[in-house]
Amino acid sequence: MTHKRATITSIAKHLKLDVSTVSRVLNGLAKKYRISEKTVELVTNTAKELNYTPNKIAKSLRLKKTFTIGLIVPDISNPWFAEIALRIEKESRKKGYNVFLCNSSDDLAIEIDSINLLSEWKVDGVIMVPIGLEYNHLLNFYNSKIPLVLIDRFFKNVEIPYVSTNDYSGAFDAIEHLIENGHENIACIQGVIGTSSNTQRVEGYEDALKKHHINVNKEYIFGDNFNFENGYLQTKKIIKNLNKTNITAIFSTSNQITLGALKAMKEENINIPDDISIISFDEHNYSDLLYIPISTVTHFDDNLGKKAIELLFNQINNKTIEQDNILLPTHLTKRKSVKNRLQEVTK
Amino acid sequence: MTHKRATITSIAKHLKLDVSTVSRVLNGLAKKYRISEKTVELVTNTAKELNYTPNKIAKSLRLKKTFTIGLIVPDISNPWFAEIALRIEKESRKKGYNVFLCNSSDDLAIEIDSINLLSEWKVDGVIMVPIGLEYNHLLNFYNSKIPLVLIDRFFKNVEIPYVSTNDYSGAFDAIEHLIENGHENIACIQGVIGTSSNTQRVEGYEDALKKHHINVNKEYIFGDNFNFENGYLQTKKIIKNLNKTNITAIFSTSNQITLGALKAMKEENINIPDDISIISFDEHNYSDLLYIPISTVTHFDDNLGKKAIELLFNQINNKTIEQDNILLPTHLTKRKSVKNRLQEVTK
DNA sequence: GTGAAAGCGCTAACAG
DNA sequence: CTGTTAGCGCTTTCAC
Repeated sequence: MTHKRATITSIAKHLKLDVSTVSRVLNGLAKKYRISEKTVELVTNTAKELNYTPNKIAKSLRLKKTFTIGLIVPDISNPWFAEIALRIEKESRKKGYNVFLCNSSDDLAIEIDSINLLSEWKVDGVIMVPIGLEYNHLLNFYNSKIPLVLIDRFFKNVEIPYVSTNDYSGAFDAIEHLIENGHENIACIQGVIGTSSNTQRVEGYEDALKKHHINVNKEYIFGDNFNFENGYLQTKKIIKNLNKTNITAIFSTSNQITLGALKAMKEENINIPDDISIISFDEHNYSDLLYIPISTVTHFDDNLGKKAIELLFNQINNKTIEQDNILLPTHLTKRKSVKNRLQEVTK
Repeated sequence: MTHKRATITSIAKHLKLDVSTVSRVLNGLAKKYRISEKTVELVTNTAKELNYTPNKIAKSLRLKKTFTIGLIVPDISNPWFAEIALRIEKESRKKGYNVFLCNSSDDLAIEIDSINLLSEWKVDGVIMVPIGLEYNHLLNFYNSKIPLVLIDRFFKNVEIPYVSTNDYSGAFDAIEHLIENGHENIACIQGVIGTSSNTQRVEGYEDALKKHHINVNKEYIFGDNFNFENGYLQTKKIIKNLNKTNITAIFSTSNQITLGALKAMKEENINIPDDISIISFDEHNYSDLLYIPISTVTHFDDNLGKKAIELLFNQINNKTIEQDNILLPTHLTKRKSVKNRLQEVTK
């Protein structure tokens, strides 16, 4: 076992050839430079023998191109983001790119840190789910001519391309569905305040109420996180004050919130949908298999990843960008977690 | 906006200083080299002004150390692997390392490709969930002195450090629990054949049966994948032949299989646990919230990630490795998906 | 057909 | 306290 790793230079020396020749052969440029069959064979063989591995670091430095992209997500363990990551990785690989993974943990400091890190690694582009509270660092980054695409969350009126879901209309439809079923006192358990997904969803919630001349009560908007914990805690709170508020339905802005809510309701013996109805953002393969099949706002994650990669590579390859902001549609999947209160009246 | 990105050299030229001085200041070595306050300030300020970003590519090349690690998983969208990825990323970040993410898609060719890629990127180490069918490429890699740790799946009698779950005893306990509740005709829906997790789980299943003098019927072992689809399809098959086989319980080797199985049973109006009991590997925050709360074999993913990082950095820093193979314990969480058939007899 | 040489941006040993 | 210099491994222009 040779201890020093083989390089283009060591191969060249070994064969008493020049590095450039070896480089050419190993890069498949033998034809172009009309390098003799013999040399080609010699080089390829010794490369194999010496277990030669090209050094991408050196190559990147020389070419000023790394063939890597950065991916920043708030929480890779969230299935929704993991799904996005999967698409990004697969598509990147197809194009010969590798991906740096960063987890911002919904922490702005870490997000900023990650952006800097990726700058330092000279990635050819970045796809990210921003935390969404602050965008100056992102704008700086984008303005320094590094291709950037936001995914899932974005900033209104800020010149950074994004691909996201039409959270607003998804929420709007969900609330309208609730209203059509006779609900008026509708709670909303929201996610991280200030993120576009949350803002859009809450706006959709409010506007649907307004459209139907239902008073928007700010005290019906609960919580501040997309996670399980928040869903659990806020639902407990809702249940506690049920006789004061007369809430009959919950609009949950995320799948994890919904799971937390289900846990709370189970513990408190609240019957869904008879006592409280619930409708949730995010569809999963178990949405149908929970103790009460959940009506959901479905959005399409596979397209998100693909579109994002498309936008990014358009930038990387300087193609003309026709539309650099994409909002994918949502779809309402009705199941059994919403009670029709109008029928009751008829009874 | 300066178009050329600032480098250490451009700053040096700009200030009529030497690159080494600038380098020292920017690396916080000013004290050590007793560089004058004035120069330090000058350098830091212009660096900020010119929006200087250190070039990690160049640094890596020079240092022959990249401060990156590679992570290879079969499917990042699988919550179990995503959780691992989360831990790895967080721990790496703490230590100042970045992570390259590769998704092998349970495809050996891609796994080999990924390993090569990571070699070319000169990562300082690799943590991976191997597909598990083939290990020669991994052994080669490990023998070329690049730190490597396997996680979740491993190879018996192969000299590569790993940290995994005690799949065998987890499965054994689950089956014994079934037997103690009067089940004898127990189906097993297995995952990817040949992977250590699958082999261990199936062995645990078989050995528990043997211990209780129950005949191991190979026809009771179904399927070949850890995913939802497989769970669904195999369960359909099981249901179809129920009157021939008299199967009363299913041992599911993964969470996704279980979800698929639940869907199939729901469609076929099979009552759990009265018609069929089920016990499943993998605990999730919704295990309790499914239409029937599922008894599970719980394992502890947070420790997995941490331990793996620990083993890896021991290698990277050449520390003595006390024990380079770790098998974490499992725990049986009993819920309502297993029927006690013995009580029935007493009735 | 092959080689020589410059240089990507950075660090560190050596020199003063 | 600061500068000089070599070199990490690679590509590519120019030369013959």
